[in-house]
Amino acid sequence: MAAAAGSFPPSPFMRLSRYFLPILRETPKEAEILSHRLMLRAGMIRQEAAGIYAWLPLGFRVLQKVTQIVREEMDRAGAIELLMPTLQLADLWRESGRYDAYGPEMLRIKDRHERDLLYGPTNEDMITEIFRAYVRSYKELPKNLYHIQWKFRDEQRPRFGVMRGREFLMKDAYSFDLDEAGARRSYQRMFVAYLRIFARMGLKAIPMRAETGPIGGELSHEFIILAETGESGVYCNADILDLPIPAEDVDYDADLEPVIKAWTSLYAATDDVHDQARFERETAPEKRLRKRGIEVGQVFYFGDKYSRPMHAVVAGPDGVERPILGGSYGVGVSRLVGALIEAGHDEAGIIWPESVAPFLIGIANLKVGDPESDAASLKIYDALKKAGIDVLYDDTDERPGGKFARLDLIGLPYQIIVGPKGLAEGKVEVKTRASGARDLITLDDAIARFVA
RNA sequence: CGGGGUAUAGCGCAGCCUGGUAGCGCGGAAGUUUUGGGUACUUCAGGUCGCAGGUUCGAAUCCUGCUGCCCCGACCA
Repeated sequence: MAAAAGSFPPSPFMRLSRYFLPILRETPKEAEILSHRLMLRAGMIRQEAAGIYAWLPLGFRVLQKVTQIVREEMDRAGAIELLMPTLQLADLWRESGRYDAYGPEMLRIKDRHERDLLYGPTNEDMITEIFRAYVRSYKELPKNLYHIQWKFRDEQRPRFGVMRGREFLMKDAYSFDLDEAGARRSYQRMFVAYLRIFARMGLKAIPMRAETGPIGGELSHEFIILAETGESGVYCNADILDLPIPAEDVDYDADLEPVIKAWTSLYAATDDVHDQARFERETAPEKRLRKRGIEVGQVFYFGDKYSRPMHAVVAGPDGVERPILGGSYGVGVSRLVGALIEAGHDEAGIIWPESVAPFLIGIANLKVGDPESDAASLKIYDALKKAGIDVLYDDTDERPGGKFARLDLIGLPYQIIVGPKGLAEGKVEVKTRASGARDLITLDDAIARFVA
């Protein structure tokens, strides 16, 4: 083939004929919620047990893109990535007092030596253990350590596909500070990082006042995206949807208070903490939004809840040892994939934002085997690949209708449709999935549109 | 964990009431045809009917137990 002779032979696995994309034409009956149906139909996931999924290639690509955005923004905010194990020793949880407190949601396991283990539902205890082993002085603070790891919570009733699975991928970060002022700054850094994370995925995530637990205070927010199929009712001021997102070069060492203030002074709450009187007092009638939302992240300050029982202490400037003050910050990475679909779809299927799309562009060769169509498709494919763009080339010997339906279903942001009809005029069709707009343009223009 | 369903081919389903050689559509393979929004036709492959007992000459079908999965509720990222 012409392509194989070039300097940039197409990666064989990006050609649909050699890819693994098990599309379902009919909707599996077990799937109720839309994102779950679409993920199954688009061949993104396969259920292996209740609330446990295998991520098939297409789904895995999205999961990785989401993961990478989370990672980049965490790093930008000064957090440091590590990786803790999925299995934890029960003794660690006995030390923090959580082993008996956690209940049947925690999956408990015994190893061959009859030692009690558990599949971690979260990692506060372990990170505290790690931290206390090495850090003794206030000079090493503040620190923020995070990892992106699979968790397990043995939900009584898993549902909604990856939106509420038992096994799920989560980013959890943990901050360590000497005093409350520092802890607040750590909290604010994460708050800002979260604004950027969700915005980069094309989502409008609203930080909402959340239950703070036994510690109290105002340092707890859930980040909620609005979707008709959301699990909880939310109330907020419409203006919050138009607030500016901090830029990429935001200075995380500067005072972030003004940003936090802008985002938290407008009313926003989930129904479990909603105060109708206050809502009406603080929000003009035409600004009152009552919607449904999906929680995709939470930031939480918990003070010395773990450091005190686990003796995670550092010496301050005065030489006195004191428990560090901590916070934890979670993002439901696998859940986000479902949430993104809830927020972006139409009758034909998924509509991915460019930043997380499994491929940016799908090329549909409508007449595989026709020399002109093949050559034109490969020319575009090679040019885009060479520019570093993720492209899926549909080189299957299938009818055009099937190809269109499949590309619409899997939701790639752009489709380049190549066939004899257009090529007769030297043109191909570029379709934008979100708007449905189609432009008949020349090959070179099509390439130029994506290659800077 | 309470309540309700359901389990038959990869997916969606019929058959069960009234026991007697396991079917349909989609998908898959081969072919003819077709070719710009899921083309039509022909042929083929594919199931120890969730598992274990029981009743019966004979069980997908009737009975008992178990398990998986789904939905509603409570719970939750």
